[in-house]
Amino acid sequence: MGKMARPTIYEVAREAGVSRQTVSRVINNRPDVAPETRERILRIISELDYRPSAIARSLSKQRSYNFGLLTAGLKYIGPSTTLSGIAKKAEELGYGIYFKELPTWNSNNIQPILDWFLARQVEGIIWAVPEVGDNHDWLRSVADSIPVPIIFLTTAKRANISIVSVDNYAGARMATEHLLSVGRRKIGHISGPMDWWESRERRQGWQDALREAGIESDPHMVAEGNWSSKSGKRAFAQLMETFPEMDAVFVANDQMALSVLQTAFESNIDVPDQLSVVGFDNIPESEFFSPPLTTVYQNLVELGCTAVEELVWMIETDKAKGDRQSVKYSKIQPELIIRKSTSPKT
Amino acid sequence: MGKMARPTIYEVAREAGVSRQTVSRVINNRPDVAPETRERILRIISELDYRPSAIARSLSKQRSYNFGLLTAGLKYIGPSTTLSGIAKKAEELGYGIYFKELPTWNSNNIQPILDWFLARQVEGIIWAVPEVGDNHDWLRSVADSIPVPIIFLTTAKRANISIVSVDNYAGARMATEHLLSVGRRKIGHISGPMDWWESRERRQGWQDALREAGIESDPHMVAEGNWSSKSGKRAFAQLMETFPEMDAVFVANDQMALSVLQTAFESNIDVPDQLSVVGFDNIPESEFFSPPLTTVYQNLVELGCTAVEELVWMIETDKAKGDRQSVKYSKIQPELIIRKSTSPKT
DNA sequence: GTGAAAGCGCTAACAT
DNA sequence: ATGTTAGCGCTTTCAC
Repeated sequence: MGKMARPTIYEVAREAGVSRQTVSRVINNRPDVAPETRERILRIISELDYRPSAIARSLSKQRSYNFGLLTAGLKYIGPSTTLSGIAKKAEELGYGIYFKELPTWNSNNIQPILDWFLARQVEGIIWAVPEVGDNHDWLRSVADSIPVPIIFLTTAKRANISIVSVDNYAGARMATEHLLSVGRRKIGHISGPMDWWESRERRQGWQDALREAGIESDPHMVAEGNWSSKSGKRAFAQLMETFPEMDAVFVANDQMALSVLQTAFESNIDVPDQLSVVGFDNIPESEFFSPPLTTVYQNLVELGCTAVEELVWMIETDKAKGDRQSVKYSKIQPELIIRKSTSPKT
Repeated sequence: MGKMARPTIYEVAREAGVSRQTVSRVINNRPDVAPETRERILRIISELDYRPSAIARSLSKQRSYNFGLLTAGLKYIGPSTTLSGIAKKAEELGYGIYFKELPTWNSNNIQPILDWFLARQVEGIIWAVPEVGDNHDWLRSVADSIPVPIIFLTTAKRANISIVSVDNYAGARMATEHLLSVGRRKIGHISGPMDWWESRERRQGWQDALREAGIESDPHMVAEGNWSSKSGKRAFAQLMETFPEMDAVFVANDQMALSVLQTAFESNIDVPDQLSVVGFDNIPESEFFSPPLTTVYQNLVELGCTAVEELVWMIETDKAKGDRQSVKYSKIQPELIIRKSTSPKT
């Protein structure tokens, strides 16, 4: 097809023999246009294949109806599931998304990204990068110079910062309490990397659940992995050395739990009788592990949806009240899925 | 922080005692500005925390440096890995991404999405939705009325349409030929849903590889799954009924292959000796299945990168040559990863 | 109900 | 080396 310059509101007006404002009224569904005029203009619009320029409109209205989204680790299923929720809710609420991915979790070169979004006049920002190491430290110095609302996902609570996270602590407690409830007492833990906030939360949940049951946890009951199946194998081997009497283990994600099941099988350790196992995430395959894995499900689509809802709420609120910076904080509750990898102690 | 109106080029100019044009020259790094003037303006820019409006610039330059990206099925690891490649390359090439997700594979309500992107003056579109059923049929009627370059991912070849896909056919042949090369002759196939183009390509690759080895394939040697582990279990059960002499199976993805390994184990079928298994995708867990899974790796990050490269090439070419619609077609070659689930026939 | 004028923040083209 | 003018495509305000 030929690509002559796309028609503007002016072409439509000329063709219809009216002024541009009249066309503007039609495309904005304003009431004060004569029915026949509107009719005619609409016909011409479709004939000309005219599409109002969102850019010109943004400039003129000083409103972009876009927000910026920064993710990281899209190769993992968690971030992308979250993304799916974000996309869905943004669509519903009529916002567009400028999308960027951080090449590494731990990037401290934040300013260019912020500037990029802000130059494009986004009305808010979703920072969907999990807190790892000190990768959120820039917040302290920069946060309140950002002229639009910003919401962080999967981040430790901070004053005056809007955050949405899954309640990892509660999830870990549920997992551990379930193990306790089936009579297990020697409960080990394979954690994620300890520079991850989520890992620390999960370990704390495990530890507190034990303590409330009158069991003191101890470093030799924990081994650290890095989320990968490979690291899970290593961590489990270590745990069998340092904590041989273990009769259950709470593993911080399903991929590492898979290795535990695998290794247990190879070592003739019976799961769930000799060793009960709980994972975290509920990846689709976990139902087909052998045995099917008891695990903690985190609704990441909901996490994404909530993030957008709250961001949009902040945007609207700020627009309405003028100057105020509104803040939101919420947690998504996870859910325990009981399958065959846990059983009562006999 | 107070959110007074963000400064414009005009404020900077006034503050610096120059015209807006001079400021414009500075922010665009034009040479013809006196060093001290530039110096002063830069200082004021940073003092005022001034950020040029990309919207105003787009309007004025008639260039947005953005493209539209439509995905589907982000909950699966494939699409999101592709996305990661797209984000990376777009960043490199200086383009922004407007992001949308289709709620279902099979959506025929395409026009609003196209319109949405085009209204925002995107300079190109990436249609990263796999071809399922007739969900690409709209192409025939609409394609050449789209005023910007558009590239399709994972789509059957069509005249005059730009496409990037993984070579599923070649991948399936590699898998099957590997099975043949280790002496297997009774090679079954668990396919994906047959309304998926990728499924058909993979089945065809299997079939042709067999035929070239002098083996005629037959419907009772195939069972259809829907990519999920659950469906894989069902399909495998069916295959054991209809094709009991089977000594190998090529499974169209790893998740279904997991079920095959699982079921084989429960049924005391030895993998790889009695039954060799090849999957497709190389999901991270596949290395930890029992036994570790031989599979076909598709480099989806590369798929995404290539898509962006070619789109940008089309954009630049069209801009340069004026009217012409340039077209690109390419395939990403997959790679066979040999692990323990396949072995020579004894 | 419709139109004229001004302006959103920036750049291109032409002065000086 | 710097300024002036006009214009990108639309909306807002105020007339008529």
